Amino acid sequence: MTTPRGAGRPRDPRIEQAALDAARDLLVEVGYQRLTMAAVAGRAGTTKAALYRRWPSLPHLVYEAAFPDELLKDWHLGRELRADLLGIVVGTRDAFTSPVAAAALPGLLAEFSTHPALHNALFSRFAGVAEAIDDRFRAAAEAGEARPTASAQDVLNLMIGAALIGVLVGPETLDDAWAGRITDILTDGIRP
Amino acid sequence: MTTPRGAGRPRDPRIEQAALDAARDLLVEVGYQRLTMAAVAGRAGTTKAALYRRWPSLPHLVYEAAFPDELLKDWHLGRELRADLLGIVVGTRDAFTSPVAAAALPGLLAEFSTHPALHNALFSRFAGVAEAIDDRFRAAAEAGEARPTASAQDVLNLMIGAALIGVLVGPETLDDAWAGRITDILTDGIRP
DNA sequence: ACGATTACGATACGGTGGGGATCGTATTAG
DNA sequence: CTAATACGATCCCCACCGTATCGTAATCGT
Repeated sequence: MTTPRGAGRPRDPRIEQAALDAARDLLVEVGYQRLTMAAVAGRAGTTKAALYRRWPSLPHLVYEAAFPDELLKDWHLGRELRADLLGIVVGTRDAFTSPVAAAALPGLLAEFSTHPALHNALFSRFAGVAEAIDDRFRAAAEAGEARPTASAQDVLNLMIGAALIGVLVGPETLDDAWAGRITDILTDGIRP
Repeated sequence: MTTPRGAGRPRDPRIEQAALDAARDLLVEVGYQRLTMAAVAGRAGTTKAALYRRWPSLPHLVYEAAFPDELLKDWHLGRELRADLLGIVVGTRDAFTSPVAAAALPGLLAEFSTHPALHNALFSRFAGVAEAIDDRFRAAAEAGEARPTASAQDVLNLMIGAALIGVLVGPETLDDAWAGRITDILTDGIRP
């Protein structure tokens, strides 16, 4: 899928990187709405044809530019429930409030309706997270820190949703105090 | 603003209604992305010019079609905190999961970046709601049912965000059990 | 060394849609 | 009767997407 095959001229790897960089720059400069394939190609020093050879459409390119694989990096679950939740809240906030992600998110969400593949790509990342949190909740339930019915999916949706609304309303509201308040509500909200 | 003035041929009021109805129909049938001004005009039995006379752009028309003023209708705050929160959760869910709203929401959110007026229009509706809930929280705090720092804005953002994510992931997950679980978390989350 | 295959830049094209303009006609206030 | 505005119909301009073409360049298998 990533490597085409053995014959023919190989793709110039610098083009892929230049295109992603150009997309990130333009996202911040002009926003998602005014982002065009030709503009990305122009800034990347190549042409549309080379981009369509790599991504099926502009939203796919933007998705890869705004949400690279390393974004949801390793975070560690520990022994204190509130600290674990705070870490996830802060991580989600940081991922959503980066200039590139904040510029790309609303537009990408709109494309999800017509590009199910993108939809799945973004949400499947949180699937593993949900599983880990579910395990953590089970442990917390045994320790008497959480009710047994606590659902990682519900908590995740609340958390991601609040961060998303925050980005739409104004990213400046998503400071550390915000993360603390949200974490407080969620932590107490799943107590037995 | 709504009434033009005294001179000249008055606008045909049936056109405004027909356009909103046509936009609602087309939103459900083809989705936001494939919705065009010409298609709305065609189905409404008029032309683009008549529509641009009434709305400055397609997103404005869609916004008015998907979120009419009566949508956030009167709900009543009572004496039981959880019941009040459940009412707001259910009301928000119902507003977001209507076929028209679910089809329009993602696209509209994307336009908010470029149309601040739309942005303010939607969120200003919740401003009054936030105020009412803040009063309710203060009363709950005095009754010992809520911590004094409970913020209506935080709770609203969590709630709206969760409903929004639900619409994006799959509206079928937003059943009454979902509303109950979310309400449980929020209710316990603001307890003293 | 050589043909097959694929990528490259440059350029062009068809199709679609937004937003506005024009024109002749219709409807209202004063 | 006149000024002002709305109407349907039509036309244009412009931007963009997605694809195609063409000559050239790079890399494979043999």
